[in-house]
Amino acid sequence: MAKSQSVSLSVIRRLPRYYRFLSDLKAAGILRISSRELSSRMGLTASQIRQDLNCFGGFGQQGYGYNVEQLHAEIGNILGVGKKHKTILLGAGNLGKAVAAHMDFEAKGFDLIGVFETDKQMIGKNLRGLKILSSEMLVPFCKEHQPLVAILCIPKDSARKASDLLVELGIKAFWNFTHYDFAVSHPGIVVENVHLGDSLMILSYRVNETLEGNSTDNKE
Amino acid sequence: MAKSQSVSLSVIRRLPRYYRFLSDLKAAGILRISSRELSSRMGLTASQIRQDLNCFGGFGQQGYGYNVEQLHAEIGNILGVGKKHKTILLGAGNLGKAVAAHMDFEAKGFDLIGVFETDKQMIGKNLRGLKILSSEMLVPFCKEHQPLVAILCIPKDSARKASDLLVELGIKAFWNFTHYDFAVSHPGIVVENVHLGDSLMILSYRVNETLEGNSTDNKE
DNA sequence: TAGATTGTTAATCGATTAACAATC
DNA sequence: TAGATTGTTAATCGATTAACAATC
Repeated sequence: MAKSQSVSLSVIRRLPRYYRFLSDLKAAGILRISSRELSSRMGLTASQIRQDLNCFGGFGQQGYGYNVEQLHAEIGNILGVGKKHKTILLGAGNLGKAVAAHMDFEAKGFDLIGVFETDKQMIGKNLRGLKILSSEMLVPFCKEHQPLVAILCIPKDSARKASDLLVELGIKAFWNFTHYDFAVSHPGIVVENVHLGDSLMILSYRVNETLEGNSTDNKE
Repeated sequence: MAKSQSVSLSVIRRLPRYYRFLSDLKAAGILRISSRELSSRMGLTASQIRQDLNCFGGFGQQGYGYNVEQLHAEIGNILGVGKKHKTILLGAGNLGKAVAAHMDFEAKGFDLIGVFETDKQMIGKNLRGLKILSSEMLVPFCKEHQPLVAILCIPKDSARKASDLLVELGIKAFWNFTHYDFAVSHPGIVVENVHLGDSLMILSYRVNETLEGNSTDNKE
């Protein structure tokens, strides 16, 4: 099971996009695809696609290309879409609510089992079939259910305080929507950041660059 | 005003994080900082910080370091936080509502002037001080107000259809929360993608990798 | 002035692209 | 078999790190 060598994050970050394109191809009834054809659809080089896939094994066949359904399944497997990691959400404000209601956790390897909020107004309300719990229930809940993943949709300072506690309680991974910066503080813990504000500022820079006319192309 | 040479996207993507750290330093009353000190706080190399900043000019002073307030202002300026680009939001579902309510557009160079939704239930309701408009109003609204940026929080197929129309109407940049893939289709248009689903799948991969024990460290 | 720290050039490292032999 | 397309090695390109002279 152990991969011979750790695959670079650059490659990993492209996998979900491959997975989406293959879903679409599958839905369109396309059975096979060459790296060349896929590359032109995705705006990548065929070389890169073959390099990326060969980090995980030879899924293609010379002279034929890749079987769409099989490759889709393989990448899903690599990404762990079949897992059911117990997950809790901290914060049922605008963002927390949207994430909980919007995201297909089951299709991505997660199982949302608890939502916690400090605002008394929200406690007891229903979110995605879960009763929102008081954050006072966090410790007993984690001791009982042993969640592995925590989604942070709380203010920065709360995140700072909560993170150490959560790690003590056995949380191994964070989906972090806050501005709290884990950076160096928790080795061995996985942190995937979603910094919406940063993303918007990057857009700002790029718009301005384009408007000023000294743009080259639109890269992404 | 024109930069001598286009700055790489890798550098641009780090700027908002510098900006946040400098905000914090400023708030903490710290007046000056060396690249070495900043690097240890941010988990980068001092070399990288100096390289990054020197893409835009020499903001530091030999023997002293960087003036926190000045550098903060410079980076804010580079990112265009003082701009007020007219922006519209398509989709006032869970995600659209959360983004509209949550994001500090004014602090990031944008001015949200219109929200559009197809669901009759939502039309007329208030969101961030704006009355939600029927998507039938999109064309006349754009003709009158000439927005520059569109935020897409609508289904994939709607995004595909809307994007061409929006470009025709003069939209030059998209903040894209959908799975619609602009990739090659609209040259000269800026697209900043926020793929929450992809981010969650990357977390999935990394959790599994860590749990299987063949992890190295937590990189990010 | 001496010490500190930048700005910048050179060296290294990693990621992407190109090329081609292997093979279906 | 001949044609197509992979898997994989080699070449290129870009980004990061190291080093150090310039200078406050």
